[in-house]
Amino acid sequence: MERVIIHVDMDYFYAAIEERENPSLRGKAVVVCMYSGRGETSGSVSTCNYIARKDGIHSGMPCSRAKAIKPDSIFLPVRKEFYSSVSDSVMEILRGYADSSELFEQISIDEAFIDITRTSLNDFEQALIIGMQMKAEIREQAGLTCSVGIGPNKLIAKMASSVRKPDGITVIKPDEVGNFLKPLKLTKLWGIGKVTEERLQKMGISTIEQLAVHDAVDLITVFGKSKGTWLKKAALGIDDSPVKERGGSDQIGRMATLPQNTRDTDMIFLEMDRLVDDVIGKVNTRKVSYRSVTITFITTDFRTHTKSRTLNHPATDSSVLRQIAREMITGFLKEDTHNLRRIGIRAANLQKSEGQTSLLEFVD
DNA sequence: TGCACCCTGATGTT
DNA sequence: TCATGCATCAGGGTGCA
Repeated sequence: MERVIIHVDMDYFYAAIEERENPSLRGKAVVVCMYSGRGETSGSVSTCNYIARKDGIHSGMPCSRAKAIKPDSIFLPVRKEFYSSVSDSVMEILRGYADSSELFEQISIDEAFIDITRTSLNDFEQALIIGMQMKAEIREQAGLTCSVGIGPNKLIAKMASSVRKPDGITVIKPDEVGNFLKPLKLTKLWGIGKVTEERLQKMGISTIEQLAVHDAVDLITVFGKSKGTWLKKAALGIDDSPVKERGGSDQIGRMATLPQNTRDTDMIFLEMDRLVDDVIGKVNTRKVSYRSVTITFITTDFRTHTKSRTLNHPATDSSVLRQIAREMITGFLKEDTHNLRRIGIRAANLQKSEGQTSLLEFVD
């Protein structure tokens, strides 16, 4: 049976929350920044409202550049925890529309898929009405707007929600999928970024339409079986992946920019200890244990290096994480002569923890 | 030889 | 010119039955 999937994307989420909290910001360019702590403007734009976007400011852009483009913008630091709490209440509203609790999938702080095949009676006109109800409820309860896409699968629903932004709604019925995809640029296909686009262009493919008719074997030869197959199917609008509740990610990580480029272990350890505490906080909140640890190093030449280690047994405490992190930092500094710019730590292979485990059990 | 697991860098997105 | 923070994936390596 054909499915009916809704994708909801909150409009310029962080900046919209700031506007909601402080209505005097309305009508002004609002830019929410992740500051690195180096100097006043070092950092990148997390998100910004549409007034700022009109002038070319976008997420990922250096804050200093955003400031140069539009100096009278309101620059605010991210308040991630607060936005998360707002996200929880919005997701609760959306979850209520799913056919069942398993048919709801939150994919990020401000996006979710909802399978409404049954509630909509498999009818896209009915789905449109449900989508409008969702938007109205979010506006009333949370004071925020969102953009909605409706399609026969997650891929199409996700892409449909980008058609009319902000505060829009777009329905792509199964028989409209081909015409919907045809004129779009490759990077509009969810999952294709700059790198994949360039590789496809080298093969003479520059539109989704060309990708859809390209020989699948050729794509597999270049991209490998998994990605090659995916590219072909995605270009045809085919996506069988189910909407399903995510049991939390399989890893918990934190990264930070060091106050200055350095090889000084005292400074690096100090920053790493903060990251370790953050990660362990999340590990404990989720009541999970970790079995592998990865440390990320970004050197001054902007290259990324990782070192990882898998434990014999799952762990839950910070001392294990801290000790491993220090060992790996020391090891990396012996291998690489560059200064470090940023560091990160990630606990992975998460599993439901069964009580605390002491450090002694991990001494190999 | 086949499989499972591990390590690492690439990728996408924000 | 300046360049955050995060999760996920795939390829290659390694050890074992």
